[in-house]
Amino acid sequence: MLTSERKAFILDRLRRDGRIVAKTVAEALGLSEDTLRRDLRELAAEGLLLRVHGGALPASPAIAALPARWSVSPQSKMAVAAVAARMVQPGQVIILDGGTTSVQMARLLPRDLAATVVTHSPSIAVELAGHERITVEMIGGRLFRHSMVAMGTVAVEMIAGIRADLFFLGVTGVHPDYGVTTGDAEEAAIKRALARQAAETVVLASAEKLGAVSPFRVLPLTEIDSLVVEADTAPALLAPYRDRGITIIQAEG
Amino acid sequence: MLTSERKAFILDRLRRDGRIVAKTVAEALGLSEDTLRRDLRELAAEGLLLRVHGGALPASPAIAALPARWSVSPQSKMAVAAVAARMVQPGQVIILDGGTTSVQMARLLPRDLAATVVTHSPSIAVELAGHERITVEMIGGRLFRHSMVAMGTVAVEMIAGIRADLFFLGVTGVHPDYGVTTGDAEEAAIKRALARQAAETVVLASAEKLGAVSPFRVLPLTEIDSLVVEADTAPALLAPYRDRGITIIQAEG
DNA sequence: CTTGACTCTGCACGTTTATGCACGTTTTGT
DNA sequence: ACAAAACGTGCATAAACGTGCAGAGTCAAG
Repeated sequence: MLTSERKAFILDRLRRDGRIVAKTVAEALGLSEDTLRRDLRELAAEGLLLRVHGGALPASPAIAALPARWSVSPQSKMAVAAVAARMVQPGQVIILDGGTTSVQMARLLPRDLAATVVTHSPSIAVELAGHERITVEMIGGRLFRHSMVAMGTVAVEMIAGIRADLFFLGVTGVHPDYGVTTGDAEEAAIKRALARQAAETVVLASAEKLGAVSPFRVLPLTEIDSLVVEADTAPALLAPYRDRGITIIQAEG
Repeated sequence: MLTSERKAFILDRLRRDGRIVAKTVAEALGLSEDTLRRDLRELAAEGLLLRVHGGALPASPAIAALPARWSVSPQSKMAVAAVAARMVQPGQVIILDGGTTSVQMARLLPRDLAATVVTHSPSIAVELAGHERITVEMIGGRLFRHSMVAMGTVAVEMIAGIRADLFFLGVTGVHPDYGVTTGDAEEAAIKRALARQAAETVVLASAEKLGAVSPFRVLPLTEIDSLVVEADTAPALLAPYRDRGITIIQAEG
């Protein structure tokens, strides 16, 4: 049995039973408890479950719903998300876009932050359930499965009635000439609509996105105010954005 | 039972009963009172409950962590959810209410079912991410933390534009005279609004809800079409509903 | 085919955590 | 004031844990 198969099995079992007992599952799979514990530790590190003494419990379902893409570069996204989370001031109204980085960011918002979060991503809404002092405004509409966000006319209408201080935008490409881009036209339009309603737009740019271009443009760079990047991003990669007057916010090493 | 599960159980019980008697719970869980007292002490240290002589009381009126309720006993509500999930026909438009039973039901919908699900619960939306052939319509609005559903005027407006075949309603009380009830007035209103838009209303009634009454009425029994209950529900408990012409759907043992 | 780098797994070890019992103290109710 | 219940603490035991290490397997370069 492959390691990844095993991990899938663990997650599946966790969903079915609502819990994992390390010893039991190790027996069921004919493996040593050591290996299983290792798996649990790794899955927990990816945020896919909650490690507890004796086994594991479900993490928030929000994260589990976006499993595949997590493998990309968790630590990079985590660092970017952490910095972005610290940018939010008490009392502000912020818009959170969909995507794994944003979900992570929601999770990393200070526990006692009093603010309003507008989002079209149910994953983020679920993630914020634990933040007692955050008011969550959910934008409705038809759910776009790929990125788990509400879209369509209904969503756009609802967005039009909002004014926010900050918009944290997640994209798949950030390029000096082509601006920020994403893989779906409708999604690009929604992101654009969200950006229009915020005083400031902040792009969450984990490592692999810099210099990348996707089919549909969300915004030109002129519409971007800040760019959050990792600590070890090459200065040369950042220069073009800085030259265009975009504030670069870098996670410290 | 895992330690953290046990703590979740304690908090759940505390929320349900409004208090914890150390001795009683220790017996119920088959543990020494020492262990239980230790748990109570620790939970109190975390500020999750108020330790008093003989047991514990809620720390603040509204410590309601929905995720905690999950780990407690997924099995009990599972049966009701499973039966309800099988009621959905291909091509139908259904409305799913919030609550743990509904989330479980969403999860148990057939993998290959092609249907449309309307919901005001982000948890359910997230849960349905894996169901490729289900179209999810998310209802927006301000998130009501306790039960993780969108509420408010925006939600009501959006609901008004929907027509569905079935509405699966989750409540906290089902009573022959008082009808179906829940703990929050606004929530009751939203549920009522949802019921108005569906041709048929189905109540998900796990065991402990039958005969219970909560402060706010959602609907009188005359507005209810079906009632889904567990396999081992006493026939005497069901008779009043059957007499009123409500279809009883019982999970098989 | 061989070698070396790498990954995965299980084992051994010392450490941490959870639990129940014993005992003395505090609180409660009468 | 007194007895009973509830409590906290210290302690012993067992389970769960993390780490370092070694053997087996995989893969690519030589």
